[in-house]
Amino acid sequence: MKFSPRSETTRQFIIEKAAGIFNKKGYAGTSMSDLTEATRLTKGSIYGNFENKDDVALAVFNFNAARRNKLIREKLDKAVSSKEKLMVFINTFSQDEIQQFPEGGCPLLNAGIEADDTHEPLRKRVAEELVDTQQQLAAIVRHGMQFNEFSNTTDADKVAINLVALIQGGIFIARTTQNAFYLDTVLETARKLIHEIEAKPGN
Amino acid sequence: MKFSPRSETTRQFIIEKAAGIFNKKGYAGTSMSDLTEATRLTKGSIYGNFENKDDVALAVFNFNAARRNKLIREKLDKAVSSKEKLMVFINTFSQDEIQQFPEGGCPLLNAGIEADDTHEPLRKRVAEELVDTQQQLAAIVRHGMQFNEFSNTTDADKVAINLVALIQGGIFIARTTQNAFYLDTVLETARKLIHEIEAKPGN
DNA sequence: CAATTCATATACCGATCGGTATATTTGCAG
DNA sequence: CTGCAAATATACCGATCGGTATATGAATTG
Repeated sequence: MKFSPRSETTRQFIIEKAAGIFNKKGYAGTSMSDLTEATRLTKGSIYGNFENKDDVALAVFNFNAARRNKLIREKLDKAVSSKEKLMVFINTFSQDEIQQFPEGGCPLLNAGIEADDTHEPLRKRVAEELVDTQQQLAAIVRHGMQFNEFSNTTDADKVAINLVALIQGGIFIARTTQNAFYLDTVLETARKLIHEIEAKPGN
Repeated sequence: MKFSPRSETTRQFIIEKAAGIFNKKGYAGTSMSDLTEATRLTKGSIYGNFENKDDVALAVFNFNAARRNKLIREKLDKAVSSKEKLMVFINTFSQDEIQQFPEGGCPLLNAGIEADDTHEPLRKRVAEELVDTQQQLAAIVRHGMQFNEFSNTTDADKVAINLVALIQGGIFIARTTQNAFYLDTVLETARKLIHEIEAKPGN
């Protein structure tokens, strides 16, 4: 027999309270007691709305990823040109905006690193989000190539991969060293990378 | 009263057996029973050689980091020019060489991401290793600038930071997606980054 | 109001957690 | 071979783990 949550609103409430906890302490490091404390609910209530700990973890990751996607999408929608869109994407990770992420840093990075050897379903979900992000960026680059914003010799996928790697690597270093300078440096390089693929006038 | 291990060789034996386990399953995800299974020793023996779980985790990280450093240093020593040294560093993370890392991927990445919100002593140790790597690379760049291998307008620290971020980000994406192509792409970009700072002849 | 449904709280389960006091074994010195 | 020291094994601790059966309370319906 399959599981169905007693209350969708309570389920959502738990997810929101658990979002920062899982992102900070990780899957193995978070206990169901952590969640009862944070929600002021009891185990009975939580297990009435989730099948098990795995179910909570997946739901929380989906919530965190959706929040990240919404944040990015809203900013992208405001930008007009392809170059602007890429710049706006990069700025999403700058000091004054990354705070809108759930506590504990980028959920893709946190969940991916923990899950890659321990939690195959979560690993696959994170991989989906990573690939999706890369493809979104590549699509923006290709769109810019069509409209002669970017050089027609640009490898859109390669640029997108480099952007994602640079930023994730920068987040990792900045968080681990607790020094934002590393992230700033990397974001600046990412911006330069965009400048370099701009179509030169007169070509 | 302070702790001292009963047998330094047994302590080392435990560290070696635990190296891959901690790197794969993380600190919170690894239990002392995992270690008794892997070593075929008992808890009594392990706790005779380590103060507590934290002590094991720190020692294991130091072991993994030392192994990584030795691997890198040996390759760097064989290279002559500064450019060669940077290329050799990058190649350390290529498909056919990264397997010499402990199972589970880069220990700096794994330990750093888990520790940044949960384990301050470990976080600090990882930060030390990250900064050290960055500074080693920056020193190589500066050395190359002195000998006119690299343009004298190069920002050595910036180049080093970008290299580390690119590579760590690439490792993250490749491992989470289980697709080595992402790492290959990023390493190629890293190589191009080195080419671009080469001193142009006739300057 | 009573009956029923739905959701949360209580109380508990066996298993495993990190850790320790002590018994046993091993290896070496005399 | 004996005696001692060093190191490992045994047996156990209280606490916490993820999880569940059931009791209690709050709405909703007739």
